[in-house]
This record gives sequence, C-alpha cells and structure tokens, in this order.
Amino acid sequence: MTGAAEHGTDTRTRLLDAAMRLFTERGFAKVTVRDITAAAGANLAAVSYHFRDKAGLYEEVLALGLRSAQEMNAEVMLPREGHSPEERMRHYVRQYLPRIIRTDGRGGIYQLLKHEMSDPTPIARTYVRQAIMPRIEFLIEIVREMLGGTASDARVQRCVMSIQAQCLYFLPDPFKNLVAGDWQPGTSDQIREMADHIADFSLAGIRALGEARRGPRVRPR
Amino acid sequence: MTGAAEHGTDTRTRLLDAAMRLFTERGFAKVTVRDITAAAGANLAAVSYHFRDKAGLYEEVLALGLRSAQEMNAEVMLPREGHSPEERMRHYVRQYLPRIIRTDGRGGIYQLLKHEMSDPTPIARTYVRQAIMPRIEFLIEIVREMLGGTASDARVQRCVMSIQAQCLYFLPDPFKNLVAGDWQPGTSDQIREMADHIADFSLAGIRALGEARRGPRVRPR
DNA sequence: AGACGATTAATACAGTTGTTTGAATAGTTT
DNA sequence: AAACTATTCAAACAACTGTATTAATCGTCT
Repeated sequence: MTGAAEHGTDTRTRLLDAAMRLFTERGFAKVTVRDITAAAGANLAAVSYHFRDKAGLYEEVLALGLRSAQEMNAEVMLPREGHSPEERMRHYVRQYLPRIIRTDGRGGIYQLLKHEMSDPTPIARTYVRQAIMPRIEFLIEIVREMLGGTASDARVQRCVMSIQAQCLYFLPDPFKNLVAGDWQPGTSDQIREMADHIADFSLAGIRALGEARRGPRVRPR
Repeated sequence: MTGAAEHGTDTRTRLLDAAMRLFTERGFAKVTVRDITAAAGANLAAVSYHFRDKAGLYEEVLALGLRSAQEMNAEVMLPREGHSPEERMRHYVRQYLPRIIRTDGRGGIYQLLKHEMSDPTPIARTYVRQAIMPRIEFLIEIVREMLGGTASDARVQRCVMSIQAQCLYFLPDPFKNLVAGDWQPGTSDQIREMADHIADFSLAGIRALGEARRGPRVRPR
C-alpha cells in the first residue's frame, strides 16, 4: 500500500491517461507536472523517470492523439468509389461532427492541437500534415467533382473552407457556450440534425457556385 | 532623461499600448509583467502603481477592446431599413471579414478574447453580451426574414451558425496557416473575394433551406 | 537468505513569476 | 527656496515551476 495506484494499471499508463486528459483540457503550458502526477497518483519524479521530462510526456500524448485521429480519418473518409460526391460529403459530415463535438478524454488530436493555436510547438507541423491534410484533400476531391472540372482551384478551396469552417465551429469551447450555449447540439439526435444542416446548407452553396460559372455576385451593390 | 519614455506619451499610455499588443498576441497568461514594462520602456513596478496589478491592466485593455468592438458593430450593422436582407447580409460579411482578419495592434476584441477560449476569465461573459450578442441578433433578424416567418427558431439558428462559422474561421491563427497557409486571403482584394464567396455560398444555402419547408434531406441514405 | 536492477519516494535546487518596499527623482505649489 | 505630491526606480520577497539528487522500496533471480 504505497498510497499511489488506485487502478491496477502501472504508473506509466496512469501518467499517460492523466496527461492526455489534462493537456487536452488546458494545454501544455497550463498543466504542471505536479498536476499530472497528483491526478495519476504518482510521485513528482515519475515524469522525469518515465518520459525524460514534461515535453517528452507531451510528445507521447500527441503521438497517441495522432493515432486516434488517423483511425478517425479512415472511418470518416470511407465511401469513395461507387458513391456520389453528395453522398460522400454527407457521410463525411455525419461521421466527423460527432467526433469533433464529443469531449470525452481521448477526444482526438483536435482538442489537443487547439491549445497550440495560441502558441504552436514545432511538433504541430508534423501532425497537421499527417492527420488533417488528408481530410482536406478528400474534401477537395469531392467539391471539385461537384463543381465540375472547369472550376478554378481558388473556388474549390473556398468551398472546402466553408465546409471545414462549419464543422470546426463545434470544437468544444467554453467560450462559445457563452455566446449561444443553448444552440450547441448535445444529444446525438441534435448532432445528427446539425450535421445534416451543414450538409444541406453546403450542398446548396456548392451547387449554386457550380451553376453560376462566372460568379453569381448577386446585386453587386 | 530618465531612460524611459522614448515617445512623448506618458507611462500609463505606453503600458496600455504595449499590453494591448502583447495580450492580443499571446493572451493573458503567456505575457509577463516584465515583458510589458520592457516593451513600454517602463519600470517593473509601473504596472502595480498605475493599474493595481496585472489583472487590473488586463481589465483596462479589455475595456478598450470592447469599445473598439462596439464601434465596429455599428459600422457592420449599418444598413437596416430600406435594404433587402440579401444586401444587408453581403454588407455585413464584407465589413466584418476584413476586421476579423487584420492583425494590426488594436485589432479588436476578438483576438483578445480568442485566448480566453482556452481558459475563460469571468470577465469574458460581460464582453460577449455587449459586443458579440448584438451581432448575432442582427444576423438572426436577417436570416429569419429570408427564410420566411414559418421557419423554426432552430433552423434560423443553424443558418446563423453557418454564416458566423465561415467568418470566424478567419480569425488570425498561426496554426491554420500550417493547414492551408496559401489559402488565406491576404490582400484586400482577396479578402473582398472571400467575403463575397461567403455571402454567395450562404445565400444559396439559406435559400435552399427556405424553399424546402420540411428539410431537403437529400437522399437520406 | 542475499544480491541486483527497476521503480518509487522525499527533498532540494535554480529559474521565473507577480507583487511589495522604501528610497530617489521630477513637477508643482506656497 | 521649501514643502509637498506624484511618479519612477532598484532591489527584494514569496510563491510556483521543471528538474535533479539521493535514499528507500519492490520484485526477481541465484
């Protein structure tokens, strides 16, 4: 009875779990080694021993997050051949949105990286390429197909941005809850409803921009 | 010649300027009092003397940001009566987007508050109500008018979210530059182009959701 | 049992942070 | 000029942080 392990797991794993949760909640800088070791029921020196230093632990946590993000990507980008771009897009949003919204511990790399937005670590660059860019490419492919081959790259990119922006808006954010807390979809039904809204809204937008070849520019003022 | 004032302004003003810039760049926690006083060419104790403490200085900076945000709101929500909702929406985005994007010092409250998203201060709540909510209400009004009186509150809210999300996506963000640095509109022409895209895209989306009274739900799988 | 390597524990250390203190200086009034 | 107030300054303080150190403990093998 050392007063430490409340679970059966070993210290190293408990540290990783606690660090994943805390880093996701508050970001690297705002979590102290003492916070982590206390939450894990471990000694202060355990971080140095098992992970060299705080940064080493953070890297391992990011690696875990990257893996879970890549698994997510696989599911989100599933239907490729044999489905219309509209179907692929709807499937994408329906799968992606719930994973963006959910706040449970291993919540994926996005919530981890969100804190890096304020002060990005060099590590971030790698993870952007490996976990985020593939999804962007996937969306580009879909949108280009819907707009038709004649659409300019810039137009395709803007449409991808519109989709991406609507999804990323739902990254858990204590701040946004102040603005419109009651709007946030909570139940899985509400999330599904929101996903379908984003799909419908965006499909209409893309369709309109695809038809008007030389920019609609309604009433140019 | 005390070695301090390089400008003609007094210490208090220099501290406010430096603090505004630094807090906007890095957020409250990541800026030290020594950073601020050094940037302002003032003594370390000047913050305590003029603003009670670091938090007091932060409050005054937020107050300045709130005022500039409210001035912005006035311009952004200008055309009300006598203009179609489409026109008001386009004007809104065209005015709002450049102010979101620009990164110059007194860049408004959004970039200040962005850092609070990670760890919100109680102060934030006030500023959300006074600077952000009015704009949301403005958008609600516009969207409701376009959707028609029969549209449910939830549907109106979702459309407002879609517009808001596309605009907020362009908050300066060192992280997003990694994802799609070259997409970011830089020149005022590019910004205008992006604003018109958001307006066109969203108008099409709203129009589609307005026509299909009982949800389009294309190919419900 | 004894020895050895791996792990955990308590404590100390150096650096940084926000804040305070008390003296020095500048500016104004009498 | 003297007195007084407002401001600036250098130095110090206490709290907190990441890390290193050294001893204690555990499990396993001979």
